[in-house]
Amino acid sequence: MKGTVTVKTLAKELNISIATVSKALNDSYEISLETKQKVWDLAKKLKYERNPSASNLRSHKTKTIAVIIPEIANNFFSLAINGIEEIARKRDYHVLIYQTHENSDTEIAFTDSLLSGRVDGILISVSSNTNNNEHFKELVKKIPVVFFDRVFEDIDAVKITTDDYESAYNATCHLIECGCKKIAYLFALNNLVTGKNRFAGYLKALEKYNMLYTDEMIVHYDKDTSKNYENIKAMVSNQKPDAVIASIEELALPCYYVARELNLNIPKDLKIISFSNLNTAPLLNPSLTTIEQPAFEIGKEAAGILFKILEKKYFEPNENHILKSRLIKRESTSCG
Amino acid sequence: MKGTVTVKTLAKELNISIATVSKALNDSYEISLETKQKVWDLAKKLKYERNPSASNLRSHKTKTIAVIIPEIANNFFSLAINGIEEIARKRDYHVLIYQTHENSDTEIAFTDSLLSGRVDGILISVSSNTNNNEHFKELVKKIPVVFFDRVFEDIDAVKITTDDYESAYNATCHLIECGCKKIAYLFALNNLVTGKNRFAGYLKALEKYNMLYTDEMIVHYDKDTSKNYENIKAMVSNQKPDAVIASIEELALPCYYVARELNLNIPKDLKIISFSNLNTAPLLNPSLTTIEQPAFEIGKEAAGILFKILEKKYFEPNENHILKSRLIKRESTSCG
DNA sequence: CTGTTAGCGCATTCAA
DNA sequence: TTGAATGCGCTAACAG
Repeated sequence: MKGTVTVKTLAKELNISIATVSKALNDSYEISLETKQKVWDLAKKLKYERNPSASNLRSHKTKTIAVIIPEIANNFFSLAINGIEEIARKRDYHVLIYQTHENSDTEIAFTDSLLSGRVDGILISVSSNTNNNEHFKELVKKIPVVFFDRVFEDIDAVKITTDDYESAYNATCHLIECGCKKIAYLFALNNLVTGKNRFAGYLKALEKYNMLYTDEMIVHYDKDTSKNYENIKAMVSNQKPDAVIASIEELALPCYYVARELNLNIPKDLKIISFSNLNTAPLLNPSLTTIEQPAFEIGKEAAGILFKILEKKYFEPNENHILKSRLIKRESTSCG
Repeated sequence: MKGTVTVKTLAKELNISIATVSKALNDSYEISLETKQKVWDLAKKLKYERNPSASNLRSHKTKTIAVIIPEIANNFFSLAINGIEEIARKRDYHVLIYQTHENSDTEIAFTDSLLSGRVDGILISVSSNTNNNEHFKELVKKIPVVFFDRVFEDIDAVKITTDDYESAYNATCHLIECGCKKIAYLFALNNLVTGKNRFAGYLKALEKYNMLYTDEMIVHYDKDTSKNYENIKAMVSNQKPDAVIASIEELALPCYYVARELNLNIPKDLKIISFSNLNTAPLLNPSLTTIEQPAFEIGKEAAGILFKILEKKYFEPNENHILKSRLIKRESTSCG
């Protein structure tokens, strides 16, 4: 690696010691401004770049965080990463990305590999197939972690989530107030707080209005996409709901197709409201009302708090930050 | 950092030398299977994780690549990252993400910072505002780089692109064969090969059919979103085209709104074809035909080639790999 | 096959 | 305010 400019190069050139150069580069109070300036100037001139590995090895600070998410090619997560990256950049931090594809073994492999000091902290949105949180309980003891969106209830770490309960409740109320008599529910993420809360909000609204409710009105998410279609079709055919709430977008789509195939007019015969995070909302079929999470803001919030923790400026380990989502009513769904 | 298990820990425990442990962990041929097994077993038992900084410092291999893209929250790029991450994972590589937000200064800052040995290689899709490629010419001399999607013509590096020329040509021919007489063009990415090729394909098709063409039928992309809307509106009002080709999706949307505002029926009065990469295609207004790039495959291809280069198994430095995109005709646009 | 030795580049004592 | 010395954890020569 000859030709590489290191602290040694700078020191030799300026006839000062390596230690002085190192301190000057780190803007230490021990060094005179004059010396610092000389070092900075030369560093710039020679395009010196601090070797991160050496620096990390010595200081145990990597200036890197990891983001573990189920999927990147998903509008919610890509927006969240956008927010995370933006905050990280401001602090000159680097961002590593890992996608689990909803596989909890992969998730465990990632977190294990991150224990070796590759990163200073981790942001995680857990895989929906992870039903064992023991692993995370160990993890949070060893390295700063902030959970976002997909979180576990009983883990001793900061969590950033959305108002799932309230938004599901509001959406359901909205439908009822529009005159809907039978509102079905497409259930997903059932082992995550998110999924549970959404369902609870839906139930609460039905309860408030004394609405009909049977288990037959619920369709549970299946990993096998074609089964979702079949299950929804069966439910809609048999139960004939006049509205549906989809707890994730992947269930809204087959529902939409089912309605088409059964010649149901949307939204006249069947209103669909879906939790969603498309940035293509304006292009969506206007009959689909969506509940949009503030993905970008969640990313920023999560990263912001992680950095506070890293800087030892955060003192409420267990706090749960809940951001508000928005009910986007598209023209032909507004019932007014 | 007491309690951290290092090669030293393992060596002491097994009463062998540090070097032997290190070699065993790296599965060196110099070490007997018996010794290796002992080391591996203990490593597993003690949950030893190699310190990446120390390893990098010594070996100059980071097992990390960087991806520099304009924007993450964009379906094309998020799909591409998906492909990249998938390939990287297979090789136990880590992936750093940087988004330039189309700012070429940011882009330069990123590439500079990556010269310090933080990564083994870089995948770049350049910012559309970068009109100076000198910087990249220097970069590719210092570190393996593969360009994808947004590339420069005259850089000595592998490039992965799509068949922009052909797909624009085909799309335009399709419109002409449908009976369109006046096809406008919404021009973007004009200082990138991608943008140039798309436009060239469009022109070629017009030429082939001896179609009308004037500069007034072209609208150029403006960073100011509201101006795009105004410009498209002016063009459509004055020129009254019966079809429009949008070279990027961000121009298809305002065009769609303009058509609406001018009470033009889509696709009867105005057909719109857009280069696009939404995974929500099925939900799109069915009047919008799209030309979809194989984003995921591009990511995989780019990463695959970068790894070949890193493994010294790639010998065609300048090669340009062109993947095929698909013209997706939605029901109400098919002119048959 | 195994061990000894010597750094990779940097940050941190401590002494001057 | 500066510098000499030490070692972070690991790998690579080289010798045994």
